[in-house]
Amino acid sequence: MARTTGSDGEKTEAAIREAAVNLIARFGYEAMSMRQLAAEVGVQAAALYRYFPTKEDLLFTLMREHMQGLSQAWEAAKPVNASPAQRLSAYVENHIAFHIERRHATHVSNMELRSLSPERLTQILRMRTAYEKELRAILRDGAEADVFSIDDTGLTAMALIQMMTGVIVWFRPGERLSIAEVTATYLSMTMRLVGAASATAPRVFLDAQRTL
Amino acid sequence: MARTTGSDGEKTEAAIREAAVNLIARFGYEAMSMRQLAAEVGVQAAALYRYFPTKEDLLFTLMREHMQGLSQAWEAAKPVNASPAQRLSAYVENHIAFHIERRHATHVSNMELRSLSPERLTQILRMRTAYEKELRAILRDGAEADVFSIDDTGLTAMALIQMMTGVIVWFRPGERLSIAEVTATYLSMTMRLVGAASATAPRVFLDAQRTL
DNA sequence: GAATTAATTGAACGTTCGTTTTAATATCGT
DNA sequence: ACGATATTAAAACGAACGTTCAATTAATTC
Repeated sequence: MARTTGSDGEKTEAAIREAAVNLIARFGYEAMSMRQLAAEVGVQAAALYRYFPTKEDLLFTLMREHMQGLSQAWEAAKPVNASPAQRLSAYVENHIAFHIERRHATHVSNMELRSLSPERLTQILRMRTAYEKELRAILRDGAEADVFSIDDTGLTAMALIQMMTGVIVWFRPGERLSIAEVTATYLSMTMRLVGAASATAPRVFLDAQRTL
Repeated sequence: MARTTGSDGEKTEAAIREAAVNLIARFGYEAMSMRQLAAEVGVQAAALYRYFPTKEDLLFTLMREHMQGLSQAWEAAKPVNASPAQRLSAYVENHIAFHIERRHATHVSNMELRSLSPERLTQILRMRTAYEKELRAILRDGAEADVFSIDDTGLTAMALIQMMTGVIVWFRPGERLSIAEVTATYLSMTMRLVGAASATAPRVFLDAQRTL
């Protein structure tokens, strides 16, 4: 046999990407074989090489487009002429929404970095650093304006990102909490963590109420 | 050839464990071959099978003992008859110290869970859940005693653990910050995040000072 | 409807994998 | 000194790996 009826290059490539993200997220890049991926797509292994010259090219493509998507999502959500607290809120909301929506792709981008060649690893890390730099800038602005109280900007940024990205480890859609509830809780935790005035004030206010 | 001069089973096993942790942390479990591990130890691949019947047995042993070590460290550090804030401080300090000290083993235990058989995965996850339960209990006690203000105990526990464990991703000994500095910063971030009175009070105090 | 292009198959390549087997040598108890 | 045992080497196993190639058929173009 050869070409199958109804076969379409674009559809096949999209199917390969989707299946690859799911399989790599579930089993890991090294553990996923090209034959397993082909079976998931419903195609022979050799057909994969029409779209991706090597297995690593496939991984790199998935990662690069995921990082580009994250950057673009933030550029679209990023508020202009806003206070540090508003910008931080937007960053947290965008980050959590994006990562929950693309849990599997995030898993791949975070866990399989070591399977990239040095040059490609550098390229992905550069994109990640640029994205994290945005958060550090927000924290720095807030600290300089005295609306945040932060010990160490770089360390706080890393802690926040680890905390937020961590939702993909345990969050499952349709369980106890909705995305909105999770986001709201993480937002208030973030604001308290950076010592934002809008977060500590209500707490003091509530304490005062409670002691009355 | 066969047995080499100076060969000693206990030393060889210890060398295998150490080399395995380092190689798996660096390249991943699937990517590390038994021949590569044997070369690192300075032994033939077949010799490994005297100590670990399969590759997965080796992984499982490393993980199980890491989790046991974490539980034991906490049992030793756990304060008795202490306030929720003190207990939380002890938990954070122990967690960070343990994870920085055993970065590679933590990496293995966190990243290679999917390479375990279902039964063994369950076993490791059970140990992890038991450890995390300790944190949830502290948060609950603090919330009930009104010394913490927490929206969701389970969610806050997950956020804190992700945040704290995240240090192993970027922390390198001997760089900008010492372990003590990192721990102190994470401690203050934790206290603010849970709305501990001892953390918010100084901040309000500092604000008052600054506006004078 | 013939010629060309696009898409896929099926078989095969050499390599590496985890693991097993057999044999040889060092160490230890007696 | 010697037999028992622990420890390793060396070679080999079948299976699976990523990848290549020629053949074949569907879709498109002229």
